[in-house]
Amino acid sequence: MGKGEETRSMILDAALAQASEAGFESLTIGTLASRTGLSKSGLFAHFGSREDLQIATLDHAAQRFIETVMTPAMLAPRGLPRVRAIFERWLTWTQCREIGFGCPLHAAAIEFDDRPGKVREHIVAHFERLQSALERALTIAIGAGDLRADLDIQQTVFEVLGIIFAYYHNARLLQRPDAARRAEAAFARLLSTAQPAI
Amino acid sequence: MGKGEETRSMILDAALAQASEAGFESLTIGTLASRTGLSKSGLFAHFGSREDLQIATLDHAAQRFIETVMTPAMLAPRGLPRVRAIFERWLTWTQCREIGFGCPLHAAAIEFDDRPGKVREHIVAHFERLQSALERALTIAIGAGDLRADLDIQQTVFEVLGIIFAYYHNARLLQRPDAARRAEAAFARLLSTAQPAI
DNA sequence: TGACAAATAGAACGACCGTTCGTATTCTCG
DNA sequence: CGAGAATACGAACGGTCGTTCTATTTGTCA
Repeated sequence: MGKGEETRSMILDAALAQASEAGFESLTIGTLASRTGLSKSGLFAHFGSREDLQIATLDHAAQRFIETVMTPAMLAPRGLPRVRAIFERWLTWTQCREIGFGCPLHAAAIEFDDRPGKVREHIVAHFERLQSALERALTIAIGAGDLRADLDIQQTVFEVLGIIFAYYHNARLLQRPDAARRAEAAFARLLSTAQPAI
Repeated sequence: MGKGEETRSMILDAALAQASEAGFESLTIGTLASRTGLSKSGLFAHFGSREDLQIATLDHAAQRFIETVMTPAMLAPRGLPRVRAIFERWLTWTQCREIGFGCPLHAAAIEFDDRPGKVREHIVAHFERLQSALERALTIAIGAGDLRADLDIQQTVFEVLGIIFAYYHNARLLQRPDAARRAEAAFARLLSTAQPAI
């Protein structure tokens, strides 16, 4: 890896931390330059524009998500265990970095949900990829007989997302210590109506 | 109502529209001045600072929410109908303004969830007020025999919030036309496990 | 090692930011 | 109507924004 790529990677780590702390809107050239110790123009040269920096940071976050959540979850046995693994890791993946950070992808989704452009497209692509990965895991679980054959997969994905978002809301904004327990209970209830009748 | 209050109210309407469109971070003195046709300094005089403007806009949104969602829902009969009314109105309350606007309170919650300050405190206060109103409606529904006596009220509120957030995500970011139907189905499933055994 | 490319720094730009101040206009009410 | 207060304007402030140049340093490789 040449010097350039190394620096770029270091910048993206700092950018991801910044975006996780205070949102993508706070990701300015100036603050990121002082955070990395580079000059504004030196940093700028690695990206053609602020928008490209935002996109690169977004993709960096998405890749980090895949590494932290999806790839390890795929090591869990096929079927329900894998679905559970995705949920568990998804809930707590932000804690793999410093404490108190939020999910940068969730923050970006709301910041850009009505601002058309390349950034928005990358966010949409990430969530569609993510949701279809969860759909596949659910399909496998149905095939394995762990879940009801007539389960509405997309509906289940919708509800899992809701549990995750409610968890972020209660844990970060409202600082409720029982947020994780509530999320687990909601997920358990979701599975209880998704499992085959005995 | 004096001239001052009238102008201030007009400014807050425009500010709420702006915040709903592009987030509270986009709520700058300059853009709001040109949006209202006032001069920057003329607008600024109505609020002591940008932070006070943000807080006033936030409170304006919260009051609008109460008028649009909670107050009409209280006209529904006590018990399950009232709970349903809150949910239905909450889902679609943003459509009372121009099409495509998001929930400004949800956007604010994520923008400020890790930025301590007065703005954050106002957001927290709104959601706690809101969630406890939903808790009261659920308690009444239990008392009326519409819901199970041993229902975990706070858990139910947690899950309702999740459905709302998932709806916003699917409707606004992913532009899925079935978002409302998914939300209805999730709510129906929630109620089905909350109703008393026959 | 020396030449050439890659990477970084520094200064400057026009634009916009929140904010202040002095002045002019407009409303309110005796 | 006319005095005084309330309201709005215009210009300017220091600061930061993204971006563009030109140097200068640094790394790479024949």
